Amino acid sequence: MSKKKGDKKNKAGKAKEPIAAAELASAITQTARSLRTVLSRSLSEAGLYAGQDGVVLQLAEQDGQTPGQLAQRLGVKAPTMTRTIGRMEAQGFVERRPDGQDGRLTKVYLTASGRLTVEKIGRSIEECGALATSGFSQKETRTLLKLLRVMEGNLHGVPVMDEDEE
Amino acid sequence: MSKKKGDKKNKAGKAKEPIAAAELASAITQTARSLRTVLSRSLSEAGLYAGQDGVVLQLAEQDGQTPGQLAQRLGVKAPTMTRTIGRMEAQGFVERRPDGQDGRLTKVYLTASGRLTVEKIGRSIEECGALATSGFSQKETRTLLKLLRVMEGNLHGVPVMDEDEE
DNA sequence: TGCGGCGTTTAAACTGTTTAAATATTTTAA
DNA sequence: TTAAAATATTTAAACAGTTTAAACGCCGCA
Repeated sequence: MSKKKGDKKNKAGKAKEPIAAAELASAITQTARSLRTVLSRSLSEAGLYAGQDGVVLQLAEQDGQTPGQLAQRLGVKAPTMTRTIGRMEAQGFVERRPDGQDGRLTKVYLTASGRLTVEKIGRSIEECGALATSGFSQKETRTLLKLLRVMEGNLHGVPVMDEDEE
Repeated sequence: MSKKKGDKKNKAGKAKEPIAAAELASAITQTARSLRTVLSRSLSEAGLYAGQDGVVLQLAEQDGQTPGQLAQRLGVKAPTMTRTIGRMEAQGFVERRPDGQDGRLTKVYLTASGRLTVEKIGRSIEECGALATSGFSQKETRTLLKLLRVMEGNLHGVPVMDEDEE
C-alpha cells in the first residue's frame, strides 16, 4: 500500500470532497481481482475455471435452470452461457436435458460430479472469504456486505437501456 | 435483488456463524463486475478496453515504466502486458522507447493522446464512483474504502510462491 | 395454417490470460 | 577478455470469456 493515502493536495478550488470516488472504484477492482486470483487457485483444483463456479453455485441453489436464466442471473449474455455450459458439459459437471413442456427450452442439471464439485468449491470459497476478512469483526464484515450490496444496487440500475430484473 | 437475504435455514448442526464468508466473496465479485460493466461504457467512449485503463492510470502516476513493472503493478504476467501495450501503442495511447542505460529495457510512455485519455477516463471513473456510492455518507464511503484495502492486503499476501511487492 | 415472438445455438471477431521458448543484453566469473 | 549466468522483452501456442448478429426450432395466437 505505498500508493497515496486518501487526501491529496486538491490544489484546485473545490476542496469539498477529500474522498475520491475514483479511489474506491480502483480499490474495489483491485480487491476483486485479488480475490479472483486467490479463488481461482482453489477452483482450478476442482477443475473449474473462473466464471464456471457461478454456474454450479447457481445450479446448486436451483437445479434445472435454463441457459437464459443462468445468463441473466450471472450477468452475462446468453451466447456466453451457452459456451460455458457446453464446456462444463464436456467436463462432466453439468448436463443438458430438454424441457418436457416447452420444446424451446433446455434445462441444465448438475451431475453427480458437479454436485461433488459444489461441495468442494463451497468450502474453498468459504476459506477464501475467511482469509479475505481476516481481522474483521463480525460487524465490519456485515457492514462491508451491506455496503457492497447497496453499491451493487446502485450500479445495477444504471439507466442505459434494458435492465430487466427477474 | 430477489436472491436470498442473508441467513438461510442452516439445517446442519453448526449454527454458529450466520454471516457466510462465501456471501461476501460472491458480493464483491458481483459488485466488481457491475462496476466494470458500467465503467467499460465510459471507457469505450475514450477508446479504451477494460484492462487498458490501468495502464494509462499507472503511467499517469509515473511515466516511462517498463512492461515488467507495469505487469507487476497491475497484477498480470509480462506477456499479457506486452500484448496490451502493443495494442495500446497501435491505438496511439502509449509509445515504447528503449532505455538509454540498459539495452534490455523498454520503457513505455504516454503519448499526447494518451494523456488526454487519462483526463477523460479520470473523470469517468470519478463519475462512476460517485454513482456507485449514491446514498453513501462520507463515513460509509470511507469505511468501505478502508475495509476494501484491508481485504486487499489480506489477499495479496497469500503464501503461495513469489509475492514481491515493489 | 401461417406468422410473429421467444429461447437456444452458431458464427465471427476481440480481448485477456498463461506457460514455454526464443532473443537480446547486461553482469559476473574465470 | 572471453564464456557463462542472469535479466527483460517478445513471440508462439493454447484456452477462456465476452459480445453482436444471424440462424434454427418451437410455442401461441389469429
